[in-house]
Amino acid sequence: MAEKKIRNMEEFSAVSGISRPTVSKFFNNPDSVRQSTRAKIEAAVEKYDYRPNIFAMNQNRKLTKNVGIVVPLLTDPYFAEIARNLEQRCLDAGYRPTLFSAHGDPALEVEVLDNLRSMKPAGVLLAPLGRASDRVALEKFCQDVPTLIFDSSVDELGLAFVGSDNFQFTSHITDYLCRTGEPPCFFEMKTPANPNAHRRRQAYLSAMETFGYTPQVISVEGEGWGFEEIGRLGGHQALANRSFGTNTVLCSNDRLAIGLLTACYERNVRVGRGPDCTIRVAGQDGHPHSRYTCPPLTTISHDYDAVSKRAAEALFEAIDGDVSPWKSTRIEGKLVLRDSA
Amino acid sequence: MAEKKIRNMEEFSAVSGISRPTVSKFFNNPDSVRQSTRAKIEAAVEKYDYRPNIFAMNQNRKLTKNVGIVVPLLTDPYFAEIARNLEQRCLDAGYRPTLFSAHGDPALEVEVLDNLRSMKPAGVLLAPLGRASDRVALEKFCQDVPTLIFDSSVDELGLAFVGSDNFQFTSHITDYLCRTGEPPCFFEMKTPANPNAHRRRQAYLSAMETFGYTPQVISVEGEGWGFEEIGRLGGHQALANRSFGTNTVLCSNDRLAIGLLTACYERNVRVGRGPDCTIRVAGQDGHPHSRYTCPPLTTISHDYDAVSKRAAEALFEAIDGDVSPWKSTRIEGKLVLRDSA
DNA sequence: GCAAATACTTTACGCGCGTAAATAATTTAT
DNA sequence: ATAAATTATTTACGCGCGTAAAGTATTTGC
Repeated sequence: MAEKKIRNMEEFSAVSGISRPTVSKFFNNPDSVRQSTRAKIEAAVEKYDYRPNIFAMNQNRKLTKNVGIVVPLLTDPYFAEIARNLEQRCLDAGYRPTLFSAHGDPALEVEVLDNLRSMKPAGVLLAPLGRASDRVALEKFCQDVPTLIFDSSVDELGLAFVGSDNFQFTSHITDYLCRTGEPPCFFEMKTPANPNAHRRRQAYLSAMETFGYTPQVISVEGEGWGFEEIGRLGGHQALANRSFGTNTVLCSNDRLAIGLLTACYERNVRVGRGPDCTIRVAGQDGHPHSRYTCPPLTTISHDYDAVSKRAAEALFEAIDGDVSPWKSTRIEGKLVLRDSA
Repeated sequence: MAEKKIRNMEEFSAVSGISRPTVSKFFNNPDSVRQSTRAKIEAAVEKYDYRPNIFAMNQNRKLTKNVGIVVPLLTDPYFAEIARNLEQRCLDAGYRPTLFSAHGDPALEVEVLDNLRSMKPAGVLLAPLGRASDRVALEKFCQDVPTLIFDSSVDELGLAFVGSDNFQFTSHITDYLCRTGEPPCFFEMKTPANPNAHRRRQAYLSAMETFGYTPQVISVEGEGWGFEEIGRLGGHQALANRSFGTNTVLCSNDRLAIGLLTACYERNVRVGRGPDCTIRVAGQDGHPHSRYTCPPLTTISHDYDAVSKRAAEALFEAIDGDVSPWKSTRIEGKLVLRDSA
C-alpha cells in the first residue's frame, strides 16, 4: 500500500493483471472467480487499497442490495433502537442498509422517499409518520418500490405490515392494572401523530367495558414530538384539577409517562405500588429509557427483536420473489413489571 | 400528472421541449435559465413528476453539495440531537446531508468512511468513536476529504475541531457544587470510550486542588455503550460500599448519572438538595433526557446550537476555499440548575 | 492426450447525468 | 432595424461501473 492512487476499476484492473469485467465479477461475489485469480485480486486490493464506488456500482445494476430504512424521528430512542435493529438484520442478510429520518416533517418524508428512488433500492422498510404522512406520495412510492411498512400501519399499503399488536398491548396492561389495584385512567394526547394511539384508546375503552368499569380518558393538549414535555404539562394540569378518577394512570406511551412521572415528582406525588404511594403510572412501548425512570416504569414492551426480524424477513422474501398477498402481522408485547405500577 | 412515466432527463427534456443541457442547468440552479424556459420546465416537472437521479447527478460533478455527518452511536440521544441539528444547518445552507452511525463499532466507522468517499462529499462532519477509532484510517480519510471533527478531538486531525470545553464544563460545575454544599466525588467509567472523559477527570482533579479539597474518583467497571446500566450497577456497588466520601457526586456524563439516580431510587436514597435528601447528584452533557429524571438532573449542558453552528460554518468556509490553519474551538457549557444538586 | 467444460479477455454498450465547445436562436440595447 | 449580448441547442465526451457477446485460454474428465 504505497504506489500511486488507483482511481477506478480500470486502473485497478491494470495493476492487478486481471481484466475489468472479471474484477467487477469478483467484487460482486469473490467466490465467482477462480481461486488463483481471486488471490491475485485480493493481493492487489491489499496493496493498492482500492474499493469500488458503491454508487457507480448500483447505477447500472439490475438488482441492487440496497435497502432503505425510514423512520419518522431518529431523536426518539424507540425509533433509533428499532432502526439499529433493522440495520443489523439487513447487514447480516447481505444487504446494504441506509437510514433516513423524516424528522417529524411530512414534506421531508416525501423528499426522503424521492431520494430513495435514486438509489434503486431492492426494498424499503418504512415506518410512516402517520396521520401527517402524504398518503398519495406513499402510495406512489409503494407502487414503484417493494416497501414493507412497520410500526404504524396505513391500510393495505406496500407489501405487508409488521408491527406491534397495539390492541393486545393496551388490553393486556389494562388487565394487569385492573387485577392489581384500581382500574386505570387513560392518559393520552388529544391529537396524536401516530395512529397507534387511536388503537390504544379503543383497546382501553373496550377492556374497561369488559371488566365492567367506567373508562376515563384524559386527553391533553400539545402539538409536535416533545411528548415528555406534553406529558409533564398535561400531568400538572390533570393533577391540579384532580382529573384522575382513580389512583392509576395508564399512559398512551412511555414518553408521555416519563413526563407524567416528572410532573408527579414536581408536585411531590409519590408514584408506585408501595403503601406510601398515591398513584400508579404505567406506560406502553418498552422505551429504552423506561428502565431508568424513578420509579422504573411498568410498561408493555414492543418485542423489538421479533418485530425487526419479521419485518426484515418479510421484505427479503418479497425481494426474492416470493409473492404473497398483503398481510398484517401484529406481534404481542411483553409486560414489564417495574415499580411504577 | 398522468402521462407515461419519465425515466430520465433525456425523456424529460423531450416532453418539456427544452434541451437536456439546459434542463440539467435548471436543476442545478433554476435561476440560471431564462424565466420563460424556467416556467416551461417547472410546468413539465409538475405534469410529469420528474426528479433527477441524485446519485447520477453527483457522479460526474466537480463539486457536489453532499455533506456526510458521522456519529459514533445514533441510539444515544445526545448524538441524535446534535446530528439533527447539523443536518438542519446543512439543509439551510443548501447542502445535502447524509447521516451515518458507526454503531459503536470501529470497523463500521471505517466502512462508513469508505462509503462516504463514494459519494464525493464536499465535506464531512465527523464525531469519531474516540479511543477505539482506527487512527490511520481516519487520517487517510481526512487527507482525501475536507473533514471537520466535532464532539471529540483527535489531535490535529482534519480541518479543525469544534466541540465543548470539557475542562470548563467540569471546572464550572465542580465550582458550583463546592460553593453550595460538600465537595463532589467524581463518578466515572474506568475505561471510557470517549476521550472527553479524561479531560473531565483532569478538570475535576485540578478544580478540587484549587479549592483545597481532596479529590475522590470512583471508577466503575463496564464495557460498551450501555452507560445507564453501568452507572446503575456501579452506583449500587458504590452505595453499598459507602465509597462516596461526601454527600455529593459529580458524574462524568448524564447517562451515568441517570443510572446512578436509578440505583439511588432502588436503595431508597433520597437525591436532591432538600433537607430530607442524603445525596446530591450532578451530571454533564445536558442530555435531552436530563430534564425528565426524578429529581430532574442538575447538569452542565452542551451548547448544542453553538457547537453545531460553529462546526457547520467552519466546514462551509473550508469548502468555499477559505483555507485557515487547524484550530480547536471549544465552547463553554451552561450550568442547568435543577433539583438533583 | 483429447474433447468438453470452465474461466478469462476483448469489445462494446448502457446507466443517468455533468459539462464543455461550437453553433443557432432569442433578447436587449442603441 | 441592426448590432451586441444573452440564452438555448447540438454534439460529444466523461464519470465509474454493470453486463452481454464472442473469442481465447485454462482446467477438468476420461
